[in-house]
Amino acid sequence: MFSQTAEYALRAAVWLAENEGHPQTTQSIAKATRVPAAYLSKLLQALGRAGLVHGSRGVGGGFELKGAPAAVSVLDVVNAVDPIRRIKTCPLKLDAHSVRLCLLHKKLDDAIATIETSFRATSLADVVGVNPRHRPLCEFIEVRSAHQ
Amino acid sequence: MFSQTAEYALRAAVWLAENEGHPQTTQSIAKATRVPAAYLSKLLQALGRAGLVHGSRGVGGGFELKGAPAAVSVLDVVNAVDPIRRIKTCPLKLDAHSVRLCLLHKKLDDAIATIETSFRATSLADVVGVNPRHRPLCEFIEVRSAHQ
DNA sequence: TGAATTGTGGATATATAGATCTAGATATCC
DNA sequence: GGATATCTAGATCTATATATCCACAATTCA
Repeated sequence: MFSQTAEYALRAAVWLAENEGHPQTTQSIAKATRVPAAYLSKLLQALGRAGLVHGSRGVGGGFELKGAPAAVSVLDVVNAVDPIRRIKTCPLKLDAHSVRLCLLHKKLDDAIATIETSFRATSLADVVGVNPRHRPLCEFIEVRSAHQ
Repeated sequence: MFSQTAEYALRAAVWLAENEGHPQTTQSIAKATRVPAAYLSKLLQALGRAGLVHGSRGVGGGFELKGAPAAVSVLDVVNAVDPIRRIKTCPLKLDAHSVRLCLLHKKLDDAIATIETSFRATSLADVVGVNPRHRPLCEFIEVRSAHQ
């Protein structure tokens, strides 16, 4: 349903939201989110080009969210790496459906629109949540806490 | 969002619904739905294994819907060729989330569930519709009518 | 029975998504 | 300035989705 790429990008974005104010290296994000590091690197670059994160080099560097977790939506993240495409024109290129989609593609597009709306309304702050038990990637948060 | 495969299978299923009672050959379906014939053949086989259509050989043969268009759902068709997979367990295999998904994956699964519900509630009869202008694949229907 | 039609199933080819590797640029620290 | 850390960008590899091809089985019709 959703691509592996979108899933990876969301995990990374959520991790950055959970660690707001502390730059996270590609390696550390990869470890925490269990995303292949080399691939994650590409995804972070894409998030950077989309203006969602900022990467800084050198010791102490890493990636940070550019905006507050509440200001970054799930849709922003997904669209940065694997855009949700609405059905705007007839996939069969039928002239008769050039103005208005047929019922089939209307239904399909409605479904996509629902997802789009839901993702637009959900921010990273929403999914980070308050209860540690239901926090994304929480196993790692607990491990990290134990070391502090 | 939805795979090319699912789109193709839906077009074929809708075409069969529109031509209920008259077996359609792979070639004719391919032409009407603009799906590559050889690939369509595989999809029709998959629909057959799922019990949605039945193929008969020889002159006058072809594929027919097994049930009434109102009895076949969009979900049936999609699941036959490219199943919608709900998120049931933590994609990161975190023990902490083995019982209950984190908020991120809960949100994603909710979105998938919405699609699943919508597709389950929509039958082929629903998308075939009554107004020829919004009928799927209608260009071909009109051409065919013109020849009759 | 033989020729034509049509689906079936397996092997194979191509395109795209997913993943890796390497050289280089920029930053920090000493 | 040198050593180390980190991101950047392009090339390349691999896995999966999409698409094709072919031999054969089943059916119809003459």
